[in-house]
Amino acid sequence: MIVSKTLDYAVRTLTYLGKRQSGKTVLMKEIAESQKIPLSYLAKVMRQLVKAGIVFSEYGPNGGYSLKKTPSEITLRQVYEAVEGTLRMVECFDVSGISCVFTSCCGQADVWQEIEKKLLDILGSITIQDIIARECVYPEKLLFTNKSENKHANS
Amino acid sequence: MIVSKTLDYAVRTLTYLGKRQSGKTVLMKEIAESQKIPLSYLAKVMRQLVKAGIVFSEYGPNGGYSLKKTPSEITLRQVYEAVEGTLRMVECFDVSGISCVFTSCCGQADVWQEIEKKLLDILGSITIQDIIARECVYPEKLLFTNKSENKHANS
DNA sequence: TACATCGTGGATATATGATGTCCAAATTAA
DNA sequence: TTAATTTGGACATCATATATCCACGATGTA
Repeated sequence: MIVSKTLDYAVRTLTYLGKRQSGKTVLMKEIAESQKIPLSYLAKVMRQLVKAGIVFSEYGPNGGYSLKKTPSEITLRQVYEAVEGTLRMVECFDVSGISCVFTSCCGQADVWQEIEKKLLDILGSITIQDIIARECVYPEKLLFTNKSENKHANS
Repeated sequence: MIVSKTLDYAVRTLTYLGKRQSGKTVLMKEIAESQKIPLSYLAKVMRQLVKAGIVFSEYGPNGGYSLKKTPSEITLRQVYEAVEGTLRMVECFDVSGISCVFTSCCGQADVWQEIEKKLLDILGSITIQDIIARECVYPEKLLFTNKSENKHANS
């Protein structure tokens, strides 16, 4: 039940793009360097965000990425689903349907499904704008005074 | 953000013990067979539940396990923490303290911490008794009519 | 057209943690 | 003492998250 590095990368990227909201595209390289994300891995994450319709991408010189929606229209739930797929706390709710010996008489199933629903509602109620609003005003300045490694998210 | 097999095993074991609540201990072997849990793995899970003070164990002949609390006193949060440790959605809140380049100016940290708190509250509000109450009355009968494999929880 | 720029897609490696196994030691009843 | 049972730890295995690489596709510019 933890936030993967991938999700952390996605959220930070969207936050970064959100603050740049000037219509111009941003290079993947710039995102990777500013957010300390391995470039070749970020490429994969960006593809997922593009496919999910959250960011816009453009090929060639002057290409790059920009948000396709406003920061307040992008919820954590959308971001989660873009990079991790549908949130499913237990396997017995997956597309294959009932798949457990105990499902026909399982007291856990409903309980986890309700928790899952509540969690989805929470994730759906928080937007990238909310996160931007919580960031401090002079990120660059503070960033340069902190020399520690990037160990933000869990694996 | 999924329920591990270990957690599933723990919950099902506690549910099973809860329904047997007659003061008598239950053999690990019986739990393992009835719940389709690998015996040698269950041994590990039981140790964690004992250590957490949720179940009582007794050595030797006529030994086995029984609940140390009533089913309504055991919350999912307690069970989660017994087998998975403290729930922590992002690493930057762990005992090592601030450990991320962005922490000093991170908009995500507070957000995830709030979500974590809400999730803990939800887990703390659900008890083993709630799960027992949702199980059907004749589990054995239904169990034998279902020949599929046990694929209940995620990995 | 030719070329440089930059994202796309897929194959593949690596690391980490969850899951599972095994065996000897500790404890207790009879 | 002997058998039954849990305990503890070392070890093996497997799945998945994370990361890397390279050739290809698309686009702007000359």
